[in-house]
Amino acid sequence: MVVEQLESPDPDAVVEAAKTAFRNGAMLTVEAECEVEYEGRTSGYLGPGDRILVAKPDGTFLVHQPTGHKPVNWMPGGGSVSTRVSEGEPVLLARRSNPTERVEVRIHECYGLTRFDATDGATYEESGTEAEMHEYIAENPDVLEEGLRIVEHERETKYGFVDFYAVDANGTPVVVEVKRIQATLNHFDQLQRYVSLYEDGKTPAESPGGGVTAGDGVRGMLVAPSASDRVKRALRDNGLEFVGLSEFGLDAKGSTEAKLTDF
Amino acid sequence: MVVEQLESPDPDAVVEAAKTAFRNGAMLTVEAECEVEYEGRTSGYLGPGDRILVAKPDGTFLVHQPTGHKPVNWMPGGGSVSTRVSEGEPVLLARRSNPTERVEVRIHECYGLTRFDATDGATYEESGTEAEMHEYIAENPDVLEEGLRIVEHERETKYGFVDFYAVDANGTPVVVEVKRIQATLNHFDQLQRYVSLYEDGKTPAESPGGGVTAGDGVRGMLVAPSASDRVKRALRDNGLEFVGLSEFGLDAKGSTEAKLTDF
DNA sequence: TTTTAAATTTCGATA
DNA sequence: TATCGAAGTTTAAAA
Repeated sequence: MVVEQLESPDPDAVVEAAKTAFRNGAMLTVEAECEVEYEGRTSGYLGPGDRILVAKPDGTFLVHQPTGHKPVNWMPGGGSVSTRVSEGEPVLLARRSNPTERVEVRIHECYGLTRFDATDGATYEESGTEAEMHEYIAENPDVLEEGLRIVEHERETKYGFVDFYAVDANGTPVVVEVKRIQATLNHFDQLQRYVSLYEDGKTPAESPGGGVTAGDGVRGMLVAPSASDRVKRALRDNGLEFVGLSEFGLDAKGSTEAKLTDF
Repeated sequence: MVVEQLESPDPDAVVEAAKTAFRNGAMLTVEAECEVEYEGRTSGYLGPGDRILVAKPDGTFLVHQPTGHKPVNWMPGGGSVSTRVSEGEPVLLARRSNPTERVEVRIHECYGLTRFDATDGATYEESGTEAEMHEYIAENPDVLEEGLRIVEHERETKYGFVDFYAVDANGTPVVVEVKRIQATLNHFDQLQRYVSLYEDGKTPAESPGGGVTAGDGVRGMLVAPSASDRVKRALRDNGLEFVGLSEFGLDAKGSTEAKLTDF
């Protein structure tokens, strides 16, 4: 039997079923009216209400309210979930260390419980990621600029990794930062930090602010499908460049399409 | 009846129950062997395996494998979920626009299904957030530095928001960036960006790199519980300062403790 | 609606 | 194990 369902189980039955699920490495789903407390990186409390609780064999624990993508409380995998009856009510406790934290759920009324002996060997295959954008640029540097030549991919520097270190048609070095999504101020920051490392023979300590602009012997290029005006201005003000690149690797991006029948 | 459970429902029963749940604004949970396809910001495919599916009345849709905190596929709230039988199998389709994307789940075998008429009026109360850290600093600026005076909180600048704009005992301006967690290079970037705006009478365009270091008439201070060596070096090299601050607002942080009985 | 930054971010790769 | 950066990030707040 892959699934065992209980309707309105009493506290002892809830704890018993939960223990069976944990012991057998099954997934546990509980529909219940409950109270939740979290103590760890921050602390919080959620008063009584109806939620779905999910416990996975890897220690993952989720508390889902009737709305919202994110669980209102949770515990990432790696920890452990335990259960017991306390003051006549079932309690689920999810714990982990590093960081030390805990989520405790006190169940006032359990409407339903499902134990699920799930088997899943499949892994998610994704297309259209930033890694694929990198591949596309590495193979087609001309889409950024005519005559651009990639010298190094993922070059490590003192302050972090540069996506691409390239040289333009005139032999001028170009530091390239690539983003799959609309560029943000933080992305501008990143490029600025990397560019600051490529001053001619100067260390950041010798060049207050670590700043370098076009003309100092190195160019900085932020590649993304779009950017807000503020980001574009920040780039311009600091002698950096924006290159819009929205379409890339279309073949790869569409490779997993049409595997399921369309509606 | 708050919960209705079906065990091994046939395709028509799955679709019927799902439609009832969507119509009544109930939460739907399905244990099933299924295949998943996503098309939107990227695209992806997940082969057959056992998963838990959750549909919420706000359009949220989640596909959970037996491990991991994050759903392998999902749709945030705001869209809609529909269902129908296709080629003899139940199919769940979650869609939204802006951005346009869709998750389609083809159910090969449904082990269990639960409809849950959930009512939850409670909201999560949290302590120990960065906002509270700001309050604590605003009320106790001396924990950063003796004689420091806060001039403005959340000051908007040309390139973003400065957490605190302050003045030290000597009257020198201090730009303060606050982080609740260990400081990262991106946090250093943020501070560097803000500090670059406070040069004496110079616009960033007039000061290549927008860089400013101690001595230029403005100080930059990154406040966090800790920072990696690389971050500390980046700060030092650029004339910026690190202030360790781990304990803050203990009273507030502990205010929600002990609401549930300890184990 | 767009922008901006936080998040109990999680997750994966790398040193 | 710590660090660093991506993510279909999501969420909330502000303009």
